[in-house]
Amino acid sequence: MIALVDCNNFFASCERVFRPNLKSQPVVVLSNNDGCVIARSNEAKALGVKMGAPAFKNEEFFERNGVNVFSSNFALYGDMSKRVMDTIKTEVDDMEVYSIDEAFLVFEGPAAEERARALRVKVERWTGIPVSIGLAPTKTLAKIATRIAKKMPEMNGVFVLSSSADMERALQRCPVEDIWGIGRRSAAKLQSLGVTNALKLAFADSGWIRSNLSVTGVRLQKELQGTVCFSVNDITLRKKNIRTARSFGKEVSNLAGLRESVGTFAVNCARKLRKEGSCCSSVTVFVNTNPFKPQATQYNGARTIKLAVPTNDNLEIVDAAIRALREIYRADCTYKKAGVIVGNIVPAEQVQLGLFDSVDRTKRGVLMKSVDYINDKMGRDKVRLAVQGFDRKWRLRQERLSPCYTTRFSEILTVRV
DNA sequence: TCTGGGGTCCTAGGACCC
DNA sequence: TCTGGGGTCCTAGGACCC
Repeated sequence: MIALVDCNNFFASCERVFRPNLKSQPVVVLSNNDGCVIARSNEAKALGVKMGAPAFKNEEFFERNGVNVFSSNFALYGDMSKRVMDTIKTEVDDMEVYSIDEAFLVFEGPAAEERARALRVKVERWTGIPVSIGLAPTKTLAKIATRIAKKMPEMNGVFVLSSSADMERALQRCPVEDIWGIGRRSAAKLQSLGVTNALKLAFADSGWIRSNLSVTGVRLQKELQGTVCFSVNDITLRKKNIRTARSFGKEVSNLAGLRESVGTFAVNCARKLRKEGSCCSSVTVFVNTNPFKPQATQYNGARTIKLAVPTNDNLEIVDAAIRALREIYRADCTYKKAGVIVGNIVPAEQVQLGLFDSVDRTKRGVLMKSVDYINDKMGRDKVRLAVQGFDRKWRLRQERLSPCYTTRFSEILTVRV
């Protein structure tokens, strides 16, 4: 059986672990810039708070209904995720960390349900995070089982999908748009054909599926029928792209401001590359104006620079990013968002050297190691390039940020007795 | 005033090779 | 009338996920 462990309302639950007084209170977590709602506790869902709801349109509603609002604190969520995954790892051999709040596991043998129930209790006791677990023969079915585990409180957070009668009932009750891998577009196509639930999709004409939803759709259909097409992959694959992008707290109109932010994003990408032991050979920069101001000039610029020798060096990646930025910058716009994407990633130990390369890569490697060492100890960007600047007018708005309880000594929890 | 960030996979079409 | 057959690689765009 394949089990899917899914943390309940993950970001909201993380905030609650260190604020037990918020248990059974409505909690929401906002995106960067305190923009829109990205996580809701059950109580907040019950109040009708929608996923993606803009915060500024709901201030009054939050106030009136006693909703506890948090800015997103990814340092906290990342660390809590690691704790949850580490706890799961103590109980299983085959495990795929699928996202920040989900993991697929392989459960062999007859006692799968008991093991899942025990695991659920252990994760909550060790980390404070409540999880739901769904078990089924394939990943796609395990996703459906997990939904049921969450929806039906009498299941106590674990649901097993194995008998064909259960399977048929579950698929029939699963609307087609809720299937893992069916998005808005495919759902509309399927509905127009009368395929409204997962059971109908499982028995739909496979020729039609192939030509309208491509092989992805065919695999999905097989998975719904119980044939494994997506196996549990316990090795973490090297990332193919790494991106750092932000909407600005305040719009930026001049090149100098954009240079600071793009420079900082590029350094961030380089740091992530080094952490993965990777190098990139392309650097893409993009800038966007504010799409919510249709009366203002709209412009989305992007440019990719190819590098002769793959690198993870701050100086080289920033240099390429700034070059790309200069090419796409338009003085007649004000910008709301910018980002850097590094691609064509290769393992650092397999870099093909260039014939005309003038960079002393050994020396630069030592320099980056020192920069990382100092910044890990003293704080992000303590040692930085001049182009990154110091005033950061473009920085995020985070007015309701919780402490980094688990990753910063100065913000560790204080308990009064 | 105010609307997130970071990924993956698939396909069609163009360009090119022998 | 009629103009081969079999490949690879790259890119942009679409769709989807959390």
